[in-house]
Amino acid sequence: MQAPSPTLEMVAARAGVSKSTVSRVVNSPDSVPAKVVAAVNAAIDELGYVPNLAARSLASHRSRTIALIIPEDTAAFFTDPYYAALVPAVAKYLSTTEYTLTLVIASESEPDKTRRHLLSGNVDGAVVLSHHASDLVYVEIARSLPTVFSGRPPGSEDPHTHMVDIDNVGAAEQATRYLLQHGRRSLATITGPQSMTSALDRFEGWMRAAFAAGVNNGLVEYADWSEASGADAMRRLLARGQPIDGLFAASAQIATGAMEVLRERGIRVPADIAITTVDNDHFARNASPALTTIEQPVTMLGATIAASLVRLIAGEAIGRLTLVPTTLIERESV
Amino acid sequence: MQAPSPTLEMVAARAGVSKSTVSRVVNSPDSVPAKVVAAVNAAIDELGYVPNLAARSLASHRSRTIALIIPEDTAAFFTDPYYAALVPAVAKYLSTTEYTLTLVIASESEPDKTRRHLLSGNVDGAVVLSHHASDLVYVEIARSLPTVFSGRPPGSEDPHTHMVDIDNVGAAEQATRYLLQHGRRSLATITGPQSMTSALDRFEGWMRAAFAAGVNNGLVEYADWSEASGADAMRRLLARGQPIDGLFAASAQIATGAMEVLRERGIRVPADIAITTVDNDHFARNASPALTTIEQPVTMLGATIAASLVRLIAGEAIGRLTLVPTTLIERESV
DNA sequence: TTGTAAGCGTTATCAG
DNA sequence: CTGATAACGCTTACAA
Repeated sequence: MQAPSPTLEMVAARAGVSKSTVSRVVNSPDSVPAKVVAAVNAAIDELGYVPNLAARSLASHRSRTIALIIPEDTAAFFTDPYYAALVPAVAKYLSTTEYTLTLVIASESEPDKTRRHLLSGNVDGAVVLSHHASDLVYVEIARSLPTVFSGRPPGSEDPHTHMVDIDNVGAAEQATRYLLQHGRRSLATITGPQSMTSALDRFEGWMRAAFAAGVNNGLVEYADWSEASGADAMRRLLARGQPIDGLFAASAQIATGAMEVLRERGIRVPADIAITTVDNDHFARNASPALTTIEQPVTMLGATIAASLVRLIAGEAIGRLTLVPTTLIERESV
Repeated sequence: MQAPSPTLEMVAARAGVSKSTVSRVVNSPDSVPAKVVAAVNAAIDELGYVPNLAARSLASHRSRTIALIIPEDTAAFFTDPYYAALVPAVAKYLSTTEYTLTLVIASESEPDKTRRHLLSGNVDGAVVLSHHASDLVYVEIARSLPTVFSGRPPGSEDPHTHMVDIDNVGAAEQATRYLLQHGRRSLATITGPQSMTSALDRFEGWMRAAFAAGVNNGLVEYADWSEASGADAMRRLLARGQPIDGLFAASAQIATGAMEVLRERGIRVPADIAITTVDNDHFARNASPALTTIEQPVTMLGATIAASLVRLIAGEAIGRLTLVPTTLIERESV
């Protein structure tokens, strides 16, 4: 069966050098004369040598492994197009590095298990993707383990907290201004849960734009990013009886839910209510009318997260907050 | 910062026993008297000892790591609700075991890199999730590494190929019979790519039911599982000019695409054409009318895949093909 | 039932 | 620039 993997020692023998030399050409070829490098590499190829990760980790105290921490409710997590795109983006970037990605499910029930696993040298770094109250655990972990958060977790003031995010305030402001520019004055917004910074920031962006235009009227409702919750929020908004001719929804899923309600009530989009939102995903594209939205460059976000973490592990100083640019995509909902 | 992780040796000292004994209580508590187990565990807790994975792997020749192999086109992969649900299901099951899950992207460009990584003792087993021609590599790898495939890869006759799947033929047959039972006689089908066994099987199920009822008329088109391709296939079907009053679409995404075309043409569902499909996902639920479909128990599939692999690694004999039951969900599309 | 001691395959230190 | 040699932290015969 399994051809017993050749060891570094066998390569050394074959190339007529010592183990140390082979190790050197594998890890820092520059510190060895080109001739030797060539000879050793030849031996490596001939034997099909692959370094044993466990031995490497044990001796070097580096696991070459990065943990991707995802919330316990995995199914819901992957169902969100944003994360469904972000995870592979991180994975893809890492596949070009020496790091391996492991999926670790943050167990709410026994958080200490996760904590220990992460802090015991089994991983070199971590990526934390979703942020709820419980994520305070991770900002604490981040003090001892190189960690990059996607978005700004609550408690992100800690100097060890490194984050990659979009400018949520600016994005929301831009989306809201777009509504204003198209003549809408009675603006409402449905944002995400108040426990999440991105939701708060998008709300703030909406407020800023509204204030600047002098049209803020307190039409705010909260949802949990989902379609269903977006629909509920829209109903509550409508129930207030105030006029609305423009809506900024904090996610395309929310917008989609809201549009269902509008359709039921015979309210036309964009004729009666114009809508802008965030996320250029399946929901934004397939809504009818298709949604004018702020696109988050998910692939770039993922790559940036991964790249930042790799640098952090390498000991480089990286900014605490890296912002990735967004772009407005104009479609038919305004 | 990082409190230096206590070692097995420190635990031994604290508990007043030898390293071997500690190792024994960690790995096979049954082989040690209860009193000793208790004492050692106390020491472990007090010290917050966590075994060093690398050392363990190196000494035991077991990595306690399972690779989840996903196709290179990661974005498309996670976008498919089926895989988006399957991955977390596998992860979740494994989180209850001693195994850790690593994501490995099958690089089409340098397949040997993946191959080597897998075959060099860095992982104890692999889960292969998608099957295209290139997956022949994996049925070969499966000969030396415990591997479980979701679905039946081409080349699955190899005795080392272990698979977990639903009964695609039976499911399609049932879905098609449902159409017949509701009085439809002019049946068409849109199935998946001919390179995938599941698509072939679903087509066969449709054929069997149609033949049994004496109504087969050759109305078959192929799609690639996506909405867009489903729409195209529907157009081709319609272009044939033959009457159609029932359609079995091999996936809810295909069905959704097909329905868009029907809507454009003013063909009513189910009045003019009744539709059944497979997958109880977002697409099936949110189509209007909602789709009557065969549900694949994705969570169970994932758990079964993971459980099978764990047993395979343990050296247990498991059936080459494990079938997981499906259920018909009746909604408004028939 | 328990302890001793020899590895596991690397990296890293330190001479040469 | 290269080669011994000692870790790295654990498992596992083998002895006691």
